[in-house]
Amino acid sequence: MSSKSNRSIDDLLSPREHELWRAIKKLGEFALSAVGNEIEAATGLSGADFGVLSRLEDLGGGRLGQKELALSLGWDKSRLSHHLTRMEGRRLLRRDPLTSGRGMTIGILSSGRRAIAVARPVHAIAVRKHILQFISPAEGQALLVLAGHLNPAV
Amino acid sequence: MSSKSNRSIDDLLSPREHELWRAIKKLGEFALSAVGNEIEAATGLSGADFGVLSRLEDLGGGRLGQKELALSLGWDKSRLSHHLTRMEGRRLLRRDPLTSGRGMTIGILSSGRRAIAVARPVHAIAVRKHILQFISPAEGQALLVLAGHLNPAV
DNA sequence: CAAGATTGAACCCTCAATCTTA
DNA sequence: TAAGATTGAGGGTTCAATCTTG
Repeated sequence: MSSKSNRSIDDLLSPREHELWRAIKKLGEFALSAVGNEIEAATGLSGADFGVLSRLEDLGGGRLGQKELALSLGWDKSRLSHHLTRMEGRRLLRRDPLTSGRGMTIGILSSGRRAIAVARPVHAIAVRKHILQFISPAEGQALLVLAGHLNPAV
Repeated sequence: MSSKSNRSIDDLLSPREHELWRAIKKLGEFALSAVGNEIEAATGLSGADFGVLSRLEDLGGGRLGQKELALSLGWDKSRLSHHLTRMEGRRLLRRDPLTSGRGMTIGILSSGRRAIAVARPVHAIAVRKHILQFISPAEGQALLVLAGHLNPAV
């Protein structure tokens, strides 16, 4: 055992591993908030609000079951319920009980339509500006493969 | 203009761009929480607690100025102050006023030493298991370059 | 009972205002 | 005044407990 180290050498990350881990944390923390902040400044929608409203439009044409919404966002039911309560209070959407069976259906309202229409191009431009412009096609492919390996369940 | 699209085609992300953006969000959100959850389950420390304590040890041998700590974490002073208050309450560290000049100095306490000692190998193993094992050397290099482009200021 | 959803408490983060001391 | 830090309010997230309906 080398006297240069005061730690168990097998347990810890190498400098290279540590550097990579920090790069990934930076990507996750900074890039996400940069895009979210641009959307919020332009429209008052948070990044999470944007995710909710865009799924309502893209997956359901403006209306979606709450369970499906939760699944497509990867959110747990409690988080979604709290978030919908806040968005409902801002008149971005409404909840209605499902006529047949249990459950709720979520419908986008006109102010939600307006907000998401403004937010979409802001979102696209911000994602390109903060992230995509730095990724080559090969690097993008690597990222897709990497993401595919993460958490089989989500 | 094509009749197939009901949106302004220049404003929105292509399917490929959208896929990439979702992969990056997944990487940022899932990978971080997976590692944090393992540390928390094993030691009671959150990922943020781990960052604070490991910097105290690695950068200051157990004691660091609050300003330096904030800088090295990339946190704003308010967030750090709130977090230190909680960690101080759990006897993981203590605050002392700087003898000369303004400011505070943060010192790790014995229970903080014990917790971080347990957490380090858990952290290293979790990072490898959830992330690093899926990244080839070339992909890692691409990630480092990408992270280097993000936010010149941090 | 089980699926779907809600609630409340505890914790975390951000912002703006404030406090303290050089 | 300015640097360093604290505080309180408000929104966001998680967990466990609960409600409601088939």
